[in-house]
Amino acid sequence: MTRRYDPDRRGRIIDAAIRVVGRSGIAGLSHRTVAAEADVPLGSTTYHFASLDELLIAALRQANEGFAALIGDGGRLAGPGADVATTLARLTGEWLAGERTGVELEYELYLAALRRPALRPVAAEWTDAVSEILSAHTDPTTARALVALLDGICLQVLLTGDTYDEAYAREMFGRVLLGGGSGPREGAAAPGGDG
Amino acid sequence: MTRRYDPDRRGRIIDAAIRVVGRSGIAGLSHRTVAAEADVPLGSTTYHFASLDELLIAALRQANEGFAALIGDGGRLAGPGADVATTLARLTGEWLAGERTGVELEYELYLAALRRPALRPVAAEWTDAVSEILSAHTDPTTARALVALLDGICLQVLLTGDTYDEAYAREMFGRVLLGGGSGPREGAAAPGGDG
DNA sequence: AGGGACTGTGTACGGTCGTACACAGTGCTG
DNA sequence: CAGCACTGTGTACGACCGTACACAGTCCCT
Repeated sequence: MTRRYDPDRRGRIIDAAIRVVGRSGIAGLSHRTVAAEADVPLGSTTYHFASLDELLIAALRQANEGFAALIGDGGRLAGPGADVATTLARLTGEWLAGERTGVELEYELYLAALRRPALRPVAAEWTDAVSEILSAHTDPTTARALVALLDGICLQVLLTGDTYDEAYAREMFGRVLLGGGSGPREGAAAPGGDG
Repeated sequence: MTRRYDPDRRGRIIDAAIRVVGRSGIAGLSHRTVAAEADVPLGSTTYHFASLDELLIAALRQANEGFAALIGDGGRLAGPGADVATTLARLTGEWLAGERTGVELEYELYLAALRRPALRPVAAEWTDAVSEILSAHTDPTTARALVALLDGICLQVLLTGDTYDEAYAREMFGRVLLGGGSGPREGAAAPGGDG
């Protein structure tokens, strides 16, 4: 068939994989489903990606850019004096209100990483990326806690089906931030102590 | 086969399912694997549980009792004046340090609920149960945030493989608690705002 | 321009899955 | 004690999966 020399082929397979996972979950991802979605032959997926894990890693890594781009975009969180809690709560709301598949995909990644060590670095990338952006506005430890709280809040929304409560999120982000530094510094929470 | 009248059969299948999920993940759960683990015939699992979801719900519900029992046990969190943050951080550490499979199972099923709506009520039960216990020591909204933060911290530990930092957890729990009431009351965070 | 090496494709295979269903074994009822 | 209704079991079926592999089409080198 006259389908050779398709430099975007690999990227299109990744996009298809993201759509498949977004629609059917990781459990629904197979060489066949992604091949059908991308409209490429079955052999093409196995050719470009030696294993499903490899494809999954590529797909999730690409999906990871979603929220990081959102909160990093144009420095919408910028300004040390800006109300980080308010902005973060609003951006989270936008993220949740936007393409639901993006958010679900993100946490689907978490689920998969629990069992597939190969995926953990990718999951860590997401945490690190968001933490780093937030670190511009508070100390790194507080940033990490914000990410943890953000994850927990998003999970609660996704699992209960409740609507996202922006005021609640803002309040809780604010509490975590109040205990931390208002600008980037280190060791505010004395991590590393045995407790 | 003289295997009739086995009243524990159902419970033993659930236990086997928990072991299977703990060992191989939800992806490794099938009628056959759980039947083999429980040493019962294949038909027995389909007889006691019409679908895998049903079995999964039963397993998740049973696994749910783990942490709730831990923090509710003997009122170890008791005393409104007690340092809730310290105790919660310690209990979380105990939970994470104990049977790792228990924690992994908890979040595996938790995250599985993202894709299986049938599991969501059970996941909500977990959140509600822990929230309610914590509500004895702070207002309900703060309790919910504590659960969210707890979930996020546990996920970070499980996903990064880092050791649990009890001092960090105590610090962040404390920040969330500081903004809330020291005893049970309502509306501290004004949930239900414009959201 | 022609041949060789390589990229890309279609098919076929072994294995596992969920499920359905016919059948065997037991306890209750009269 | 006999028959019946029901619980529990084993097997068989169709579908889907990952993977391997033989084959076709295209580019590069001489």
